[in-house]
Amino acid sequence: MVNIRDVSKKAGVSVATVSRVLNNKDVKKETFEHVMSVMEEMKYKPNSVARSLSKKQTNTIALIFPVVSNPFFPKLASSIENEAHEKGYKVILCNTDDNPEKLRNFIDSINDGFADGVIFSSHLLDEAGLNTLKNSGIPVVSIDRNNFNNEFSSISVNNKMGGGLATEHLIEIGCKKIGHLRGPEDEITATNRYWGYRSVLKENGGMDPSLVALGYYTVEGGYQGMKELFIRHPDIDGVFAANDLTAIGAMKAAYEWNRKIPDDLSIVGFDGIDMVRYMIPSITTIQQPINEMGKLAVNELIRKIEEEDEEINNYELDVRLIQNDSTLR
Amino acid sequence: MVNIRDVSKKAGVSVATVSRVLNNKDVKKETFEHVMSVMEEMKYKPNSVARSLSKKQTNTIALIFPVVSNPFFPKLASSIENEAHEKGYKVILCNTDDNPEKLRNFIDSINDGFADGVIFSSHLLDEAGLNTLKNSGIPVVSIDRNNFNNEFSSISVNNKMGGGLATEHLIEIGCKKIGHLRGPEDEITATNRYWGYRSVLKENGGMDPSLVALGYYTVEGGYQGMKELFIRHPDIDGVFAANDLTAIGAMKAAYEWNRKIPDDLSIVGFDGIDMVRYMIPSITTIQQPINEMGKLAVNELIRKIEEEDEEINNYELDVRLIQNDSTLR
DNA sequence: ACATTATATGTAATCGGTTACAAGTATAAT
DNA sequence: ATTATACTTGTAACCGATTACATATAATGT
Repeated sequence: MVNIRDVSKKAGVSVATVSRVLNNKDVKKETFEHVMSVMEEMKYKPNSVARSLSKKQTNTIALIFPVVSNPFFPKLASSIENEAHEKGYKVILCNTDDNPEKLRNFIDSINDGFADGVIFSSHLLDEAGLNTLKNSGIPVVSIDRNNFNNEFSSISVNNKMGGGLATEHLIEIGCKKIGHLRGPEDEITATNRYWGYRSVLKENGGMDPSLVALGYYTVEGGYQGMKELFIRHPDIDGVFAANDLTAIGAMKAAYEWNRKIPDDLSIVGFDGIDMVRYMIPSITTIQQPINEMGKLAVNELIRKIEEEDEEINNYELDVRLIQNDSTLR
Repeated sequence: MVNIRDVSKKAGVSVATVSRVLNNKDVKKETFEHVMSVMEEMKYKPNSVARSLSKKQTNTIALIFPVVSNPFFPKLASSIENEAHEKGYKVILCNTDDNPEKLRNFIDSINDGFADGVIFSSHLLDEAGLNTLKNSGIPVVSIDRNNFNNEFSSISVNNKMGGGLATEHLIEIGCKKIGHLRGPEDEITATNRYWGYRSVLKENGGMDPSLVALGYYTVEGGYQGMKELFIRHPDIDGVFAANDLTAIGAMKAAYEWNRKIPDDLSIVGFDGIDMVRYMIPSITTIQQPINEMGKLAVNELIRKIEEEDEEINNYELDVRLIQNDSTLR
């Protein structure tokens, strides 16, 4: 592979000048063009590793994400990767599904200098992991997950509002007994969605803890949780599932129990993954602005990297209800 | 950040010795332990960029993938990332959905030295892109996509066999008129799946070109294609969809046309994405061994990188039929 | 014409590691 | 005791860029 010295020799200038051409610094126009043509001719590509070493910047973002279990995450990852590429950054992936040890490994190596910053979302990240990240000294943005101690910038959505929207919608279309399939108890997003549901039902005098079952943010969990709700409340006629996968599980349960959707049971999910449109009937959902979230995360991170800005910002984006057939009465 | 010289000073040895400790070369046991403890104490982490520069190895794989449109790809990406991590490699993502220019950009920068090898699957990669890859001189493995000229190692599945299995299954359960929703005409996987279908139907005397419609590997395509088939053949009672998304689209069409699945219309998909289990009824599919494919791709690539082995291997894995409710007669 | 300033380029140190080679020390062999 | 051999360690060049500083040249002012 041809390097900067080869170019400098052939062009009859110093390596510094070649470097200046590469970085658009002050060089005489003729020199610039001459060096450029030599680079062209020799098919020279500056080595990005060497560049990173001297600049102490890799233009790389590490993305710590649960990637497969829920299609929401690949979509978010994709929007992050797109925006990063747009801004000249590469993205290194660490998908953490169910593998805390792998995650620990990755986190431990994060301040090797290979990444300029981190975007993370894994709920697998425990206190120790968070501390390692914090102490690494590299900029971090958390996404889809609040951080109580305000240690990182964060991008999240108004989960409580979403839970409220979903529940209000179910009330509006005439549901009398509305259940909730909540996400994991240790996830703040799940808790907020639950609080949105809860506060709306309280206002309307219909809150009852037995109307809430765990759906664990999974299809299987939603299926099991919905069956529990059917047993506890045979007359349940609406359910707010904490995410779309859970809603799909609830649909499967409803089908087994011979409840017609939306007439016997209306369902609202959360996230806005493609799948909700493919189900029959299609599922009403609370849509998260995935693209905006990804862009915001990347730009906030890059701001921190390039401006060496320690300021912590917490963005909370709004969600909106997408009505589909599962609540069409 | 503490570097190797800081450690060498504090430990009272040369940087070479510290480096030897890092690389498990010959050092006296006591020295080894002493240096190790100093590194521990100073919380020293070797800088991976510097390391990459001198070793001329980044331990990084570039992954060129369509990542979001079809859940099959995130899953495959995930299995690749897992195996790579297992082997001490990082994965840089380039998702190409509908963005040929981005892809070109990425390809052009691939021999900057930031990646040791490439795994790619995008059908967006045109002749020019393939050439750039080929000329880059870095090891490449193609996945889920044959390469006629045998320029890269490849991992694929026996698509023709899959198409055959699907079609035979439909015949076995008693379908009399079996259609096919094929993938894009320029994709070799789609063509092979079609040939599997075609050869089985020919053997059974039931092949008729009008039984084939384009499904484009998408939900919408499957939906439109299925409607075409209903119009052309009102008595169609079985369909092999070239992938699971297409099968889902076909299901939606069947629902609109009031055909009961599986009794009026039996459906078989291809890929084995989670979604097929969530649909009601669940969809019979030809499952690809995603994990094996990912592992194989990574290991083949690493072999090429580390052994500087130019040998080209083409692996073709078997698929298997997973029977679900959409063909349960 | 000469001093001053701006512009363009080169020299060499640097980023943080690895490693070929040299040199020193300990152990075995004669 | 002396030489050969194995084992450890250090010195310094190197990977391929960037950049502070020095220097040379051109442009401007008086």
